[in-house]
Amino acid sequence: MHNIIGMIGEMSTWLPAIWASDGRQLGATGLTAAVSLGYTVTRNMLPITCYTNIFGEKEESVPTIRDVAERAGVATMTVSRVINNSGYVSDGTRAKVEEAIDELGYIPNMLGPSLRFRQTNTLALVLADITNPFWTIVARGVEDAAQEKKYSVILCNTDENLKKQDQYVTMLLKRRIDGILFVPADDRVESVELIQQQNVDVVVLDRCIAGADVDVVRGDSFGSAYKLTQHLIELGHENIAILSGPRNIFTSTERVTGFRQAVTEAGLEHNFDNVYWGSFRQNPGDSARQALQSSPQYTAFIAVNNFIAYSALQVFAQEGLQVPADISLVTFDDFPASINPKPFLTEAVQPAYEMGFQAAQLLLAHLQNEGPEDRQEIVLPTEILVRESTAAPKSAAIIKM
Amino acid sequence: MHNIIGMIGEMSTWLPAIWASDGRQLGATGLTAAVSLGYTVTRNMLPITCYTNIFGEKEESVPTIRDVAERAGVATMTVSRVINNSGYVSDGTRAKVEEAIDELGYIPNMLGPSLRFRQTNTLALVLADITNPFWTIVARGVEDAAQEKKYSVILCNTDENLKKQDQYVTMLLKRRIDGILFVPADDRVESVELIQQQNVDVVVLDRCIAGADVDVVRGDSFGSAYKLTQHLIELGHENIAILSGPRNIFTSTERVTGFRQAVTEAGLEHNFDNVYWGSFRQNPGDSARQALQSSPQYTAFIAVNNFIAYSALQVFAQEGLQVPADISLVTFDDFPASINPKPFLTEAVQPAYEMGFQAAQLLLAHLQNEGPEDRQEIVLPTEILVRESTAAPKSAAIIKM
DNA sequence: TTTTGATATGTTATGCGTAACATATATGTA
DNA sequence: TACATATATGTTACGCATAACATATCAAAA
Repeated sequence: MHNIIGMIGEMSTWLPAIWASDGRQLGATGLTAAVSLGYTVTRNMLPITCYTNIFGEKEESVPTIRDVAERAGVATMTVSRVINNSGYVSDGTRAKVEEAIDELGYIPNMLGPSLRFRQTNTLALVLADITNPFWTIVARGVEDAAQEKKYSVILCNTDENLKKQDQYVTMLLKRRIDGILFVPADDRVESVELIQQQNVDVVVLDRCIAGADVDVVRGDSFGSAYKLTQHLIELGHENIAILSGPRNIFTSTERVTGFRQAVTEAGLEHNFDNVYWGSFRQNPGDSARQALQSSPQYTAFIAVNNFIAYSALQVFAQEGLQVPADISLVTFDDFPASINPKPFLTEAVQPAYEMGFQAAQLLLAHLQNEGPEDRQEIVLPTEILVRESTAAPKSAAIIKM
Repeated sequence: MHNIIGMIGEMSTWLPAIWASDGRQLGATGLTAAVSLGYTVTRNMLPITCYTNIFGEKEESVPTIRDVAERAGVATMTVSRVINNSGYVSDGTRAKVEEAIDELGYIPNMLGPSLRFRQTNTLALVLADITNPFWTIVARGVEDAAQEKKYSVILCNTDENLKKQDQYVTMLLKRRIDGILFVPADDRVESVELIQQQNVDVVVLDRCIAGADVDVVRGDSFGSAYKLTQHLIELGHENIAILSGPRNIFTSTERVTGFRQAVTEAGLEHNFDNVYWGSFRQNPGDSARQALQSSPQYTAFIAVNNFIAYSALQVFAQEGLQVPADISLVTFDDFPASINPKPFLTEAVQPAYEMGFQAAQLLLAHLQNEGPEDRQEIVLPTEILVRESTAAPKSAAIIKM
């Protein structure tokens, strides 16, 4: 007995509304966000089928340890012993209890002990942009480390938005999660301190917060920017610009510092202020377009993250500029091979998986009072991969002032 | 007072171990996973700095509603009323309570009510591969819908691994999450039934499970495969193969069915069994390589997901085959513009964000007893985007048998 | 003046699993 | 035989916020 569910909507709207046969609308939302993600979707040309069945009735409640105990004819404590393999239980009793558990399909409720013993076995990973594969890989590292210790991970995506970040942190504290892996959306100490005030352990990932007394696991941003710049200088570039991210995010500023150090040491101080601040995600191509108008023209660019690099590539293509023939481009954390089978950009690679894994391990060590007593700032090594996006400048002599 | 922390390890190992000054090792794991993600990382050439500070002492416990009540000189119930804006509270009392809350930095503990009222305000999204941007976008849709209703989302990544999936589901049930958005790793009914037996609401995403009485939100896999095939046929292709995923995953089989329907309708039945089953993620290029050896040679391929398509591209490049000059290639759900600024592949786009958003909305509606009473199978429309990876076959007349 | 309803605050019981303690039997040792 | 130890099971209290109920005051209506 299938009721057909139809579809409405015009080609110009993002997604047609879907409504059930009783006329109730099931929703047609998420428009703006979806469009901003680059999708344009129109009506399907084939008939869309949506059918419905009747719900099965159900009002049974979930069995508790008391139900199991009653059925097995023992005390709840005995059931608890069977479940946790703790204390003494005779074989006969164990069998009875296990049978009762199977029959009832009993699954213990963690909330009881969580409330009682103030431990939820839950971590949170608060990060800025799950859309970026770099963070996805970090998340995988966190997840794996957590699972080893039977912790689970709540993932929170702040969109580099402070308000969203604070909302999430508060939510997490209300849930009494045991620890937070935190990629702060800016360099304020307040957010970290809020967490610490609630006696919740934090490890900051990828970024530093000046003045915060907190563990940090991050990549060597300074060093990798320094080395990337050095690579460009060695190729003969003398007019280099760095397309950076926000001014208040550590990785942005640290990479700028590495760039400046390298140009200064090489006697190319006139590059010191060739810094274009921008966003990691919103219209990251804007600064590339702006930088192209500078005179004398830059022959090489350092893009401070992958999104900025890809936007810059797009801008260069629009302007008819070839990479690396006309312009060299380097970046940080290019997309992984599964997404990007022909790696082209010369890049600095941070150990993303390891960053997540180590940070989670450090956090878990604290939670189990096993970790180092001292505050840690673990700076993970990076590697420079030279690929096809860098070459000697076309006509160094002419462009040089 | 900084203790230097050193690094060990060889160039060939993935990441050097990191150890603290007391000799304890902080971990050097995650090797295999990281390498499989395409990273190769060596030791940094610059000195790595790891420094440590002394922990601040802290053993204060987190304040409870009782502490607030005591400090404000009222009953806990009054504090509760202030927090939840429920019932009557005089302005003076409210001020006193708010002051106490601020002074203590009180954040309510959700675990109490969660236990008492059997509601955690938490959803779980169990999915197969967070590394794939398609799922990342689905997750964003889920997250946004959940946040609107003040639910949070636990993200679980099964790696298309049944054991991991079952572990996660059990963990979630122990936590008494309110509902699960479920991307099953195969087509068994058992996993879904386990959840339903525990009185937890489920919505299955992207895939169908035959025989399961459950809500489903998915894309129109049949239709999009049908249309992609039709597109290739219209271009003149007569030898087409489909590079599919696992045999026991709905999207794989459904897309094969769409392909078969289209070739049959066009009188090209000899293509009916040009189906190469494989994996969505592990060595997805293998079936492309195998398919290339077939005679007569295929002039067009349908890759059933994005990873398979990109691996196929790699194989074609290795074999010196040009796309679309020598071979046409189409896929499903190419990577979004932020990752892939020059979209090249002709593809069927599923509304990923909307899929997540709608599924979460449906689940939340159930949880609030607002949704449709009937079981829903919502099939979202897809769109075909014709781009540069498809063209007429080079020499149809010669290749044709 | 009495009654009614609105306002304001407090008390009690509840959810679930387990640590801590208590009890009881069986087994082993002095 | 007396006492110590191992084994086996049970009882109680606890954590936290809040629904449900109880109580108390005050203003307005009858």
